[in-house]
Amino acid sequence: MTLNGLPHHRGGAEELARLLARALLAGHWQPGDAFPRELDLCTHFTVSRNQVRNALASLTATGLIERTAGRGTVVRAVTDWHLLDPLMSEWMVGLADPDPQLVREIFAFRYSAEPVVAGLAAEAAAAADLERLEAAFQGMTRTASEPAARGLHAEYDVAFHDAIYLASHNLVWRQMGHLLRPSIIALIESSQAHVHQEHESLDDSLARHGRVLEAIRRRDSAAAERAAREVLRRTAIDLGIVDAPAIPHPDPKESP
Amino acid sequence: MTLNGLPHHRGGAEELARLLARALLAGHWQPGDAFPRELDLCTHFTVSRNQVRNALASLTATGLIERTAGRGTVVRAVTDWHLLDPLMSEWMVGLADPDPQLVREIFAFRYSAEPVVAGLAAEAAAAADLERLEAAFQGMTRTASEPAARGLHAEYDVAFHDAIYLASHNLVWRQMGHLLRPSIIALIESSQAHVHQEHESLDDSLARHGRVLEAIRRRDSAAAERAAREVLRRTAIDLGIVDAPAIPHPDPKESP
DNA sequence: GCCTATTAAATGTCTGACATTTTGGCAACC
DNA sequence: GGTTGCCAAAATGTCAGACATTTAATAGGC
Repeated sequence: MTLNGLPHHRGGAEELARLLARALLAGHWQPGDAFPRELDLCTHFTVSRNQVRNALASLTATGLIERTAGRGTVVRAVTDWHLLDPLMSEWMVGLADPDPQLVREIFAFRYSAEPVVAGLAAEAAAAADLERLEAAFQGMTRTASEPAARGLHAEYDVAFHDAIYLASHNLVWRQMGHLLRPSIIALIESSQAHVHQEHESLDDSLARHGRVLEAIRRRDSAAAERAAREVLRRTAIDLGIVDAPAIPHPDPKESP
Repeated sequence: MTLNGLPHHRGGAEELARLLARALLAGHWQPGDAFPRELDLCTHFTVSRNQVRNALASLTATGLIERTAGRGTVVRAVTDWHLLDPLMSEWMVGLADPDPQLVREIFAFRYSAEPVVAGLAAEAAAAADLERLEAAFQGMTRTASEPAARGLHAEYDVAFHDAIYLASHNLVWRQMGHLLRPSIIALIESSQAHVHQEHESLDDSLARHGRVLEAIRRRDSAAAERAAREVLRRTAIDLGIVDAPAIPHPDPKESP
């Protein structure tokens, strides 16, 4: 691919990096393809070589491209991407059409991880964590009835999941919560768009969130784990990806 | 802290970054402290400002420091570190005396995550994955009897855990496996040092690894989960951190 | 006493030249 | 003819110096 399709920008290496990264994430180049040379980028975007080099350094750090002196810049395969790099999640927010396979992979990860985190939260949650969870849940409840407050509802939803990761009181899981934030937002918005949000689906989702909160408050680790799994299963249903191969079947223990 | 204690280096911004990062990881500065200025670093290490800026850019990307024009560079708190950044794990290998609290946090994470991954592996493992696991396990078995092959034994041990993450067939968990590699190595070596590796402990550890492999081969997800938890519990015992508050009690379902 | 202009000090940016690495071609040699 | 060696082109990497911008402290005027 050439640079012809890419929009211009206001300035700053960060924004240039974001621009190029999103083009790469959208699959505009194939793995192994040659990436434009520094000077071409300079002329196309009318920025200094400095800015270009800084931007490309970010792309290199996240494993999106590989640069070697004399040979040039080539784009790397998905398996080489550093999906857990904060820059990467930043670049993913509001991505128009992310690779559906990638979305499934990330959701499958969440599906396996978040129940465990909810279990940890049930064991480690302090008063402040419970307050945060409660506030988010009450916000979701308040905004559930009014269709006008859909955006606000989504925010409370994200806050709820974030609060679960925070309540685990583990440094690594907290990081993970941060990183998953964009994916969670995207999934919520996407599920809001797919299903037409009849009361049925929304009430069900709300109830499932409530059972997670309840279990954590009771400090019932196993119940929190099950309840969190149920929340994600609801999301999977709304997205219509519940049968995707990347997602393990819901609960093997219930049907041996 | 000043720069007086830091050793010199052969050259290259990467190595400079590694040097400074390890000093930061070892806690030579307190959060909020001022970090040396660019020009001071230039004179002390006799490198160009370019190299220094590149090195500091890496430290900024991993959340170790924060830089603002005019104000200077300050070191950030542990909670701001990007523990899941590949650079970070690279810098952690062979760290002399890592913060014990940090070690506990990472181990607690592994303790909650790895059983789930083993469960996924039981569901998703292909022939090649089983071969990898088998090869690693047989290597561990072969090298278990000879005390001279301790280093080799550790390598096979790491390969075994790596193979579990690979067998999950999930992009994110695979990344995680890569990132945890240094921590796993450190833990294995540390546990080898702590306990004097009587036959008893080693045989027990080997047997527990074997049960994981067995369960994955049987495609028994629940059993793999339990077995992986047992492996980690053995490690925790050998390290003497089994009673640390950051580690959840082994299996809440067994004592409700 | 408060507000403002100045200054100093730090990081950020630009530019041009040069260094290094890789690749490919061309020519000489066996 | 095939191999080797060398040179040139093209790409990224590095350097040095000047300059811009931001921030905080400080001195001065009212």
